[in-house]
Amino acid sequence: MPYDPSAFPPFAVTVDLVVLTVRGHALCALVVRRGEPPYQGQWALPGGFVRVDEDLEAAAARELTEETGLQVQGPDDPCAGAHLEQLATYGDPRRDPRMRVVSVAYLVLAPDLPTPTAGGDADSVRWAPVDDLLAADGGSGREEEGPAPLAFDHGRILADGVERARSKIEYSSLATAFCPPEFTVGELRRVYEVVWGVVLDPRNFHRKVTGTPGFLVPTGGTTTRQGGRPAQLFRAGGATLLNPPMLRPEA
Amino acid sequence: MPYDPSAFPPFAVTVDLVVLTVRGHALCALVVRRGEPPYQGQWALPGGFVRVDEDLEAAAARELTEETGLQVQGPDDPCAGAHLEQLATYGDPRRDPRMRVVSVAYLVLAPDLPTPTAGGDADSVRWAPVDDLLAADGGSGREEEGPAPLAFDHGRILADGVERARSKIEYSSLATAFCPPEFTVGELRRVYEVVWGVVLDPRNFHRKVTGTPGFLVPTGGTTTRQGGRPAQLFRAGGATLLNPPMLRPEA
DNA sequence: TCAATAGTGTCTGTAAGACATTATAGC
DNA sequence: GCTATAATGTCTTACAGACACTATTGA
Repeated sequence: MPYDPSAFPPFAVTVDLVVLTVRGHALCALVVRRGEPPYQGQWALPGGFVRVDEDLEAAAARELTEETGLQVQGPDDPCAGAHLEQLATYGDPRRDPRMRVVSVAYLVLAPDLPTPTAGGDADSVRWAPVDDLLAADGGSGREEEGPAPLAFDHGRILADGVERARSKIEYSSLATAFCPPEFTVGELRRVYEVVWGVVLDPRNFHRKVTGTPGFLVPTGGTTTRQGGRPAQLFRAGGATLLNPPMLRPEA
Repeated sequence: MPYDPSAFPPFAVTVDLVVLTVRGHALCALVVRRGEPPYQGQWALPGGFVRVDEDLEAAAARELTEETGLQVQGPDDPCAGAHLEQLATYGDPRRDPRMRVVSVAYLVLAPDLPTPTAGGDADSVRWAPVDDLLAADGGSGREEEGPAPLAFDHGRILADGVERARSKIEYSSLATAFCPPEFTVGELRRVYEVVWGVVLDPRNFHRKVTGTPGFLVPTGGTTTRQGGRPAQLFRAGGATLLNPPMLRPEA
């Protein structure tokens, strides 16, 4: 059996990052402009090679910090930092024209942030609405003036990441990962509305999330940053699985 | 940037299979005995190297057929064959003592079958209850006469696969993948009971599954193979997502 | 006859969805 | 005053869970 290092084919292993955030009224993903062939000049997901003695998740966290300055959420402090989880692995032999590359994709959920700095190169990194990015991939037959699709198979990876996020906020408290450490019920509702692309009843939503044990913990403070009557501030509770779940309205 | 083939470290890429079935009153996984070091003589998940020009999923399907004779479910004929889906990827630098191996794990759900033949070697492959396999891993401090844990990090991979199966039959019709092409409501209920380790009310279960559109399609036939009154035979309907979902009773 | 499983019906509590009302800020 | 958002309450309907009952086989 082939355990001689020269007996098996050479693979390159990379990590790709689907970094999502809620900005304004759109779910946005972080994309970087490719500076070299192939797909030179096109947008792609951030990512890079896994190092020899590096765990896959450590590689993803390192690339995230290198390209965005974001820190990954530690086990001690669940308030600060971004959520990171493995998404899926993509290994089609022809996904990279140069060689055999197996890419482990990670999903990152982050609060809205100032524009990221890609190691000082501000022109080569941006937040883009996922609807725009996916329309370029899915739209059959190149409409006029449509945005260019993402490089490699990154359009599919992004679509998988968005679908994961959409379904996971149903039965887990992950939606709070899109919010700042302290947030209001209205801000959390806007996260659900933007990620799902629906409009939710504010009254039923409030009753539901405040009635789910362990989801939200009141901090005692209030804010008027949304205008109107001051709203209570909350932080994420310890619960990770929501019971009962938030149910996404069907189309 | 390092796209020179000699510039990145050499990785081996393998697939590992978590093959689950329901046998009698236990959820069982397929394990093979290792014939060589490391972990010689211990049980491990089936798997092997990905070939140079082979897609990851194709490698998983090939290993499945080679080690069990099982065919993967094709898109044309959803009745026969096993369900195959990607589970997760494991790449800790020290998970294999010989070299850096990144393993893409796949989850296979299969109906109960005659004992598999591992390329003719019947002594080196068997179905084992997952509770036994996981007790060996989780049980702290080596009890007397406890079964040996699985090789490598296969105990954790198996645990992840079992948890995926347990949660996925809640909101999808995947439980039918554990059943033969034609099955009764009672047989499907036993699948849920064994996978979840609970007892379900037969009357509520019957009302629920027959009332979920697209889940079950009556074939017109009946069977008395379970004893008692003849039961209607069904096959899996086209629905993949169950709405409303089956809810797992909480502990 | 009994024992087994299949299938249907009824009741109750919980919760989701629709919608009214009051509360508290800035203007 | 008006308008914005926050927060609580009421009503109806749907469904999960509990349990009673009938149906059809084999021993």
